[in-house]
Amino acid sequence: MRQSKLFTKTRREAPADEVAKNAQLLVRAGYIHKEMAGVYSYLPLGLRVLGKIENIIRKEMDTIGGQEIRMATLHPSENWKKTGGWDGVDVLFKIQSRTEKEYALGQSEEEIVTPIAQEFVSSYKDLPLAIYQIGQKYRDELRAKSGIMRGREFGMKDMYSFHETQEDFDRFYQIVKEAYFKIYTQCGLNAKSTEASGGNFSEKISYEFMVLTDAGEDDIVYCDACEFCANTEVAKVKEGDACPRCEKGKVQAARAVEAGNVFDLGQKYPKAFDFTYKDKEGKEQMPIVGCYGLGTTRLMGTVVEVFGDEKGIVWPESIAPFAIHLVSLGKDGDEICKTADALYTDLVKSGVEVLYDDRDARAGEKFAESDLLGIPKRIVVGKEAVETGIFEVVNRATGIVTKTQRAQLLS
RNA sequence: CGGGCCGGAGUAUGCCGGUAGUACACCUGCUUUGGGAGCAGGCAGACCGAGUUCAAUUCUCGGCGGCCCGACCA
Repeated sequence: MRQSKLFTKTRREAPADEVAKNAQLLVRAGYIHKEMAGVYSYLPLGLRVLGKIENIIRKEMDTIGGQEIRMATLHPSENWKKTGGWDGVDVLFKIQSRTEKEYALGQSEEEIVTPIAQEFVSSYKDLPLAIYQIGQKYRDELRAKSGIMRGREFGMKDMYSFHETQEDFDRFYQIVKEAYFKIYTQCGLNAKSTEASGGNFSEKISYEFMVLTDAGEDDIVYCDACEFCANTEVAKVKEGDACPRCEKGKVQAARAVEAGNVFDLGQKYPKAFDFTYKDKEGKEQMPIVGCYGLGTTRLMGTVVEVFGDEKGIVWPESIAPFAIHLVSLGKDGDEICKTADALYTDLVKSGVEVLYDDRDARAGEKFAESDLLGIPKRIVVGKEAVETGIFEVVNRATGIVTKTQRAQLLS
């Protein structure tokens, strides 16, 4: 896309009402627009990143057999009253119509997905089943904070699985866990899975996926030798202790962002909706239900927090809004412009996602903006490129410049 | 929800009980063109309400909004 047509602009200064690095950089670069505390709109560049993240998640969920649907976010209050969530979930947004009919805004979708599964599942042959969606969530947080890390409206992938037995849920949980790690890895993040309390949501243990960063709001301990990792809420060891699992490693402490979670919901929801199926003996049984959350917008914020530097955002290639930032230093249709135009056309033909800075602006301004936007590779078209056919390619993360022949850029 | 700080051009800020200043952005013109250019001209602003005062953007109170700490967190 031509940057001259991109309606968003970058800002030189960080907004005064944002302290969080993710919000400062994303707002400055024009990826998001703040509507109010904890609520942001996603602009063209931001939406492209979010879409990339969603597609990575979608592919992994599809691979493990998840079936994507789109559930309503405006929920009938009756469903929430059936499960006790209407009065029991404090973050639930409740709204009222003109005729005083009550609704809830989806903060999680068990109340919706359970009746949907119930409509179609009547036999053990229909299980196991995993249903997911990617969409908006609404939570009445007492305090929204940290930019897009903790909002009142945010994007989330939520999957729900239905099983005949606890063993089958445990089996599937391991599969989801592997898929989650693949997702984080593709986004360039190192995640650990922990055991944490299930809050008031579930009596059973839950699992959290944590990405280590000082921007996080959770404290965790982990072993430097094995996979042991736990939230300090439930951990019985402290930093410096011997690892309780392998007894060889030492326990480390760190701040982390919760980048996903899993809850073993047992039969709470099937009980609330009287959801049964027939087993092999023809007996009525209730399925075991698991839910798996993964915040898409929070993941985007986490990446900005982890990789962003003093110049701006640094996207991993996998979720960058564009693969290449083509920066022309020409003006008014001169030779540099013609060279850049031709390269842009050929790159697009080759299927490369290019943001083409075709604006008539000074080099310094263009480079500063390019750094802020964080696109992984920048191709600079200046006099040298016109005269020699050799282009300067700058790696945003490392700053390393490589001189590249035109033909190689297209391969 | 408890505590703290804050609220002014599009953005970011300085000063101030009396004419609201600056930078950037934006518009016009000229110059400039490899790290957020220069000159000249122009457009554009005090969250809402009450109180104190001759006079309030400034002080006081309330509301609304924002951020931070804490609590909370499917």
